[in-house]
Amino acid sequence: MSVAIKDMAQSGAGEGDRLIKNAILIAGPTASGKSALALEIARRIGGCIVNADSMQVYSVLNALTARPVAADLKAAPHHLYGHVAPGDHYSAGLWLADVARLRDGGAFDEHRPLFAGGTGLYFRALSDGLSEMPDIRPSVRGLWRQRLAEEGASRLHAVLTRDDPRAAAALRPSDGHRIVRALEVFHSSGRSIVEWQAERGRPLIETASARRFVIEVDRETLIGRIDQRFDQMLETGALGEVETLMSLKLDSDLPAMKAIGVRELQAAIAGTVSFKEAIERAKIATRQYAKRQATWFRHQLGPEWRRISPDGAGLDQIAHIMIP
RNA sequence: GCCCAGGUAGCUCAGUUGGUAGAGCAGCGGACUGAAAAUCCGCGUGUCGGUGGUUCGAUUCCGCCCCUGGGCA
Repeated sequence: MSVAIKDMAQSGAGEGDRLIKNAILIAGPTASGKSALALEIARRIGGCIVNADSMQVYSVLNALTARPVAADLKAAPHHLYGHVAPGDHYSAGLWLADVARLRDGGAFDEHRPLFAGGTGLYFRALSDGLSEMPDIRPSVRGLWRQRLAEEGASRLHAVLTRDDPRAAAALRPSDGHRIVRALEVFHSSGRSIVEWQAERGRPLIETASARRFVIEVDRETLIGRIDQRFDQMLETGALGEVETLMSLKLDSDLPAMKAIGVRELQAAIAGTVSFKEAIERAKIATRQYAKRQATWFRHQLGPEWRRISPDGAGLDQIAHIMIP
């Protein structure tokens, strides 16, 4: 996490920065087939694919995050896949900075960008920008996270009520993550996160020329696909990836360690639960995640996002409907 | 065939000294500005296995039947 990257994250699309034109955004819940669709369209229009998924950025997690395979990578240029070490702390801000860097490097001049992924916040950051935020020193961040672990969310909420009542009023006393975020912003800048957020960020894409799609798959179908895909992950080496992570002895608080399946398979490897049980738990966790995604897309994405329901149509047909 | 223990929410189970029942998990709905595969909030009617009986009243007590474990033959 270098200073230069941080600065770019803060400035978002800065003064002379160009907006990304003709971007295609494809959001969808996990296992909805968005990657395959993006690849089909990229092939057709000579585009490149940019990852918009918070977990597919981490190396090691190839099978476990269903990252594009070698043949896919050969079919079209792919960006921001597996470029972060699992011991690093990635974030929406860093992702936005990475996208800006791709743009500045000319990655989108030859190839029209297709952003594909399941992380709603990343799509929002791309479309609306993120508010400028202060740099948080690791020591400050570490302090509040530690206090959260030791004292619990409601105690920290009381601290926030004292330090930054406006932020506290907007947060539930149980929402530890957001409370810590508000505290670290306040203690790094002396200014309320509410004030920082009031200044809206600038988008990175040109919204007028962008095309945005959300894939909606009916629940039954999606559950079937999730189960099938997790079995596939196991067949393609998910277990070995978890063993690799374990050998790195990383902090279990790191984002990469929170990828669905890591905790579950770890428990099975350790012998705490059976593999059968672990696999079932991971599938359930994936379904629950897909549900959260669907809720997010349903309510957070506006009418500029076109809803696409595959309904048994072939990739080819859907791609044609989307980009004639 | 006999004896014992069970049969209560999708699952695992608690409970009602007789006044028609509640937890965990699952599921469903929701929130969401740098950890977002994160974090957080809300939602509990189910012939209490069936059928007769006792009772003002039975899921609870009694009889019979069915089912599932375990034991003895």
